Amino acid sequence: MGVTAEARGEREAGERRCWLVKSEPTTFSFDALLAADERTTPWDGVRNYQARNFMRDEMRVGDAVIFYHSNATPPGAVGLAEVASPPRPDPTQFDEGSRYADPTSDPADPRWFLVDVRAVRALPRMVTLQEIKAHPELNEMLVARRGNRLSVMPVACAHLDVLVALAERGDDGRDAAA
DNA sequence: GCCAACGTTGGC
DNA sequence: GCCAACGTTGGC
Repeated sequence: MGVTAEARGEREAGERRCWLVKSEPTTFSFDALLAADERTTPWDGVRNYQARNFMRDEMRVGDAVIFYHSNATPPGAVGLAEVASPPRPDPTQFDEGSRYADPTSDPADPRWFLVDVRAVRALPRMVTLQEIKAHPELNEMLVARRGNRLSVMPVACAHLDVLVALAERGDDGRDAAA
């Protein structure tokens, strides 16, 4: 027996993992994802090693994703999505015309990776950053931490669940479905 | 528009 | 390996 999968940093079979991705709505909104072909888009252009590592090494097809609008008024979580593909090299790194081109990346050993992200459903209402910060549980979320600039980050699935439940209540605390 | 926080780059 | 300079992110 010996070392567990967890101790090796691997995932138990069936283990649920959750994530948060950020996008500026003026660049690519959740509505744009809902309108996209197959409600899916390659999450390209990520040029941060930590965020890349999450996509390349840890995300799995079917993982739940919170879609967050950054640089918005107000910023906040607006939708649910899922990881829709295994990781693959981000083609924009080799596209000279792309703002994401990276001439130092070797096609035989690509530096940047992406996964496809598919929209699942919009939240019944936005859960704002302000609300996340004010919530006794959600304020532990990385996205609420000062100075955090990761565009792809892990989220405790318990936090995702709380956030969704919050969205399903009105911002007045009432059941939005009632 | 401002500015704090942070990652990257490059000189040494 | 250190660290100052610089560019970017993102809340406000």
